[in-house]
Amino acid sequence: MSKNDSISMSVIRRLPRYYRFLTELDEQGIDRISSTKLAQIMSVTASQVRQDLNCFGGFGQQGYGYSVSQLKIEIETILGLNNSYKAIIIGVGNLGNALAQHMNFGQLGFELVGCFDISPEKVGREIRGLRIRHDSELEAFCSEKKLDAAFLCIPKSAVENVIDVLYRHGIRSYWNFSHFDICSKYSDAVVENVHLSDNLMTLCYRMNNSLG
Amino acid sequence: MSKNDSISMSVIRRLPRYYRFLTELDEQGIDRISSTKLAQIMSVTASQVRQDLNCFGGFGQQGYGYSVSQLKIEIETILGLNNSYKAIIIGVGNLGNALAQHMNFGQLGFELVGCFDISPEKVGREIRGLRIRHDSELEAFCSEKKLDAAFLCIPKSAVENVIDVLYRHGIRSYWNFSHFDICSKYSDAVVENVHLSDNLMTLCYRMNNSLG
DNA sequence: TAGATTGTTAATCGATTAACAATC
DNA sequence: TAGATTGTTAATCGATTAACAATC
Repeated sequence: MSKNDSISMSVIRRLPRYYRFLTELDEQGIDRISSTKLAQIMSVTASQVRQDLNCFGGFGQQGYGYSVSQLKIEIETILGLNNSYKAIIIGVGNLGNALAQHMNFGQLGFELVGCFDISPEKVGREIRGLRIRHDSELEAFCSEKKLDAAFLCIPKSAVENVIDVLYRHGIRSYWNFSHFDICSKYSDAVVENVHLSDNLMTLCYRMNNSLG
Repeated sequence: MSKNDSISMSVIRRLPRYYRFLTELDEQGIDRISSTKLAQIMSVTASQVRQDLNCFGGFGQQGYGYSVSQLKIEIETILGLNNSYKAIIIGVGNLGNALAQHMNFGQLGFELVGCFDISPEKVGREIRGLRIRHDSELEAFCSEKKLDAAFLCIPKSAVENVIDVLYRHGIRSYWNFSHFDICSKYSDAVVENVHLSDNLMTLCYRMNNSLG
């Protein structure tokens, strides 16, 4: 039973943020940092920093603090950013295209190996050096490559048919920008939802209720 | 002291999800629903549904449940989706462009009234019926229109200068896609961060640590 | 050694769930 | 009226914070 059994999602979702701040400190040439100082920069408590890090191991040294470069690498390893999970984008409309162009998949544990769309105008065009394939090629592509994840940038109504194919080919991990509830259908799927309209509604609520 | 004083962020962030499911039920022509049934559909507990809704008022009726259409409207009002907060997009690269094309701002409490970019190729082009303006016009535009919010789709390094201008012109609400920490600089700003790379890292972590 | 700072346990706080009396 | 289901209080659970002994 290793130490990182059953880390809470609260902790997990904070890891990328630690990673970002440590990367920054590292780039600034800073060697060591205390939990107090790091907490200050990140606007959290020192207790939380120490508790969070200790879920994964004792990376610090009493009386000294943490080595920035070392801690950065530790978190990189914990997150698994050294992986190259084979991923495809389904739907290269505005959003799918933006992700393809914008994200540094290589630094985030992924490798983009395919793009799919149903629009005949898009099929055949290139994006990030990948030829856009028609959805009808999806099944064959899945059989050929051993894919790990799919990034879904299609409307909700189109998701079910697509994930049925993907799931059948063993894909269990999804980055989902639609409102289709993947987990309800496939309970063992690993799903990260990005609900942009939910975010905007939340902003709207908070604007209404912020004093001033 | 109204009932909706100091609702926790946990509750607030769940509101858009209620809204989505209620909209769906409403479109299916379903009139009434019990907390138990709604909870089932949404994969949460009935207790949570009742607790959440009761933060804002007693919308249900004992022995009957909730009126779908009425509850939907209540949440719409709570979220403030009837607003038309004037918003601008800063940066119409792939991401900013995707948001401009993709989001139904009108249904989310906002009205898109301007788009800005520094790239001379982009300036002058149209997007959603709006002429893309150069960043140098930003100051004048802010003075002229009474803006409420800004959607930041520019690199981290460009954010500080831009928000300094926006903040000076009274804009306090930001939808932030960069890693610039707005709240650290302007503590009274209302900020919704969308950190796509953080989401992907989290997915990566969960893939590493999911059994199978 | 003395000072600093961790790792870790204990205390607190907040959020979720359970239970049930009120009531439609 | 009897059955259903809410609104709400109380119990539980989990996450955050505080405290401090261990130790570099």
